[in-house]
Amino acid sequence: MQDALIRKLESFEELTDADREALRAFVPRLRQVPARTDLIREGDVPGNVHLILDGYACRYKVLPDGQRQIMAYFVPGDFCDLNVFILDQMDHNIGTISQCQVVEIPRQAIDHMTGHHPLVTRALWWCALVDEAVLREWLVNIGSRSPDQRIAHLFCELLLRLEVVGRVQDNSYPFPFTQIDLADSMGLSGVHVSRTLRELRRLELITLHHRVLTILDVERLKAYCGFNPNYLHLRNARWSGRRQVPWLSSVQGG
Amino acid sequence: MQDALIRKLESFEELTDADREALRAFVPRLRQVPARTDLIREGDVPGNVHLILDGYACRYKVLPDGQRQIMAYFVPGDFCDLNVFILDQMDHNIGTISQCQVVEIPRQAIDHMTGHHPLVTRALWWCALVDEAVLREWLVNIGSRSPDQRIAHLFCELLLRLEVVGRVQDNSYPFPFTQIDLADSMGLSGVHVSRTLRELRRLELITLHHRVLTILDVERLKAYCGFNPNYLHLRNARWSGRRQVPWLSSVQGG
DNA sequence: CGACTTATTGATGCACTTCAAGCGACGTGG
DNA sequence: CCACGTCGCTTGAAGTGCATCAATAAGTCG
Repeated sequence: MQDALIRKLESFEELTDADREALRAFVPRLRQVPARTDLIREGDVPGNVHLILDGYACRYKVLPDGQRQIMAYFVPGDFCDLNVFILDQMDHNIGTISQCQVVEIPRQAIDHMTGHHPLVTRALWWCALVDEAVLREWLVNIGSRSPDQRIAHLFCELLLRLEVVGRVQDNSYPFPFTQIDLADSMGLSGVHVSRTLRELRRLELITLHHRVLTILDVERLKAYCGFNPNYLHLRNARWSGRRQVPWLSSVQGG
Repeated sequence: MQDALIRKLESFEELTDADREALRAFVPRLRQVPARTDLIREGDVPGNVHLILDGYACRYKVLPDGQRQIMAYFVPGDFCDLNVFILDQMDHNIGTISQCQVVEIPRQAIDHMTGHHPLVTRALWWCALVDEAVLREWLVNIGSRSPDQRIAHLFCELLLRLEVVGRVQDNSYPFPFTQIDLADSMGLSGVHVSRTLRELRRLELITLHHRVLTILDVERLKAYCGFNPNYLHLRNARWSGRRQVPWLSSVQGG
C-alpha cells in the first residue's frame, strides 16, 4: 500500500532496493482516518510528518467570517507537511476529504532517510518543489481563468497526478469532493460550481457519477482550459535535463 | 547594501561574524537591473540564484490569451529562486518592477554556505518556507477576500516584510507598482483597482503620492482586512518555539 | 424506509468588467 | 521653452457574470 509513494518517487528517480526497503519501513505507523477529519490544525506545533497512502485530503484556512479556502489537494503518495516542521507553528489546517490511510512519520525517520538515502532525498526535494509549483498554478487558476476553465484545469491536474500513482483507469478516477469543496477551492459559490459542471457535461467533456469522474476527451478538456503540464515537472518532460543537486550532495556528506 | 539579506536572516537567527562575512562575499556579483526587465523566463534552465538587494521584483506567468498573473512580490533581502534549480526548467518568469540591485549567486556558493554555515542554512530554509506561506496567503486573498480587503491585505503584508529589512519610515514605504500590477496580482481589472484605492483613501486608511504609500492607521487597516501576521512567521511570534531542525543538522554532517 | 446531506434549478440583484473619454505627469525633441 | 506623445490614473455609462436567496429534487446513510 505504500506503492503510491514509491511509484511517485520512482517516477522521478530510480531507487535502489535499499531505498525501497527504507521507505517500506514507514508503514507500521499506518492509521485509518475517517473522512472530513482534521489531521493538523492551525496553531498546532508541527510534529510528525503526514503521508497520504490512500484517499484524498486537503490544506485549508478558515477566515474569521467562516469562509473556507482550500489551498491544495493531497492524493495518494503526497506528503502533507514535509517541511513545515521548521516553522514554529502551523498557519493552516490539513483535513481529510475521503477516508484516508495516513502514515505518521517521525521527524527522525525523515532525518535518517536524508542521511542515508541520497536518491530518496533528492526525490523528496523534488516533491516539495512540485507541490509549490502546483500552488502557484492554483493562484494562476483562481486569479486568471474563468470558472469553467478553473474546474477543467483542476480535473486535468488531478488526472495527471493520479496517473503517476496508478489511480486512473480509462480516464476515470475517484472523485469524493463535494461541489462545496470545489467552490471553496476555486473561489466560487456552490451554485455556480453546479452550473459549471452542468456545462462541462453538456459539452461532453466529462461525466460524474457515483463519485467517479470520467474525462471523456482528455485532449479537448486540456485545450478547453489551456492546460500546460510543465508545472508538474513530470518525468517525460524532465528526463533530459537531469543534473546534480548541490544542496543535496552536501547532505550526502559530499 | 547587502544589509537587507543579513537583516532579514538575523531577524530569524543570530549569525556569527563568520556567517556575516560569508554573506558579504556575495556582493561582488552585484548587478544593476532596470525596471520592467526579466531576470529569468519560463523555459529557461535555472542557473544562478538571484537575490534582490534593492528594489522590487515579481514572479509571474502569462497565459496564452495574454493575461498576466503575478504570483509574488520580491522586496530587498528576498531570494527569487532559491530552490528552483532542482527542477529541470523554469515554469514561470521573474521580472523587476522598479530598478533593482540584484546579486547573482552561483549555486556552488550556496552549496558552500550550506556546508559551512549551519546557522545561515537554517535561516535560508526558513526564508523558503515563509515564501511558500506567503504564496498560500495570496491564494486565500484572491480566493476569499473582497477586492478592498485584498489590496489592504497586500499593503499590510508589504509593511511587515519591508519593516524587517528597514525600508519603512513612519508607516510609509516606496510603492513603484502600477495599478495594473496590482490588478494582475489580485485578479481584478485595472479600473476596479483604481476605484478600490479611492475607497481606501476616502476611509483615510492610506495615502499614495509620488510612488510612496503611507498607511495612516495600521491597526484600522489590519482590522479592515482581517490581517493575521502568523503566516509571516516573524521573530516575535516565533521566538518561543525555537527547535533543532533535523534535515539541516544532517546538512551540517550531523 | 425515512432523515439528512448534496445537487439542481429559477429568480433577483449587484459587484465587477469592459468600453470609452478625459486628464495629469513626464520625457523627448524641435 | 513649448509642443507633443506616451503612460498611468480617473471617471462615467453600460452590460454581464456570478452571488445570493429559496425551493425542489436527488443521493446517501442510518
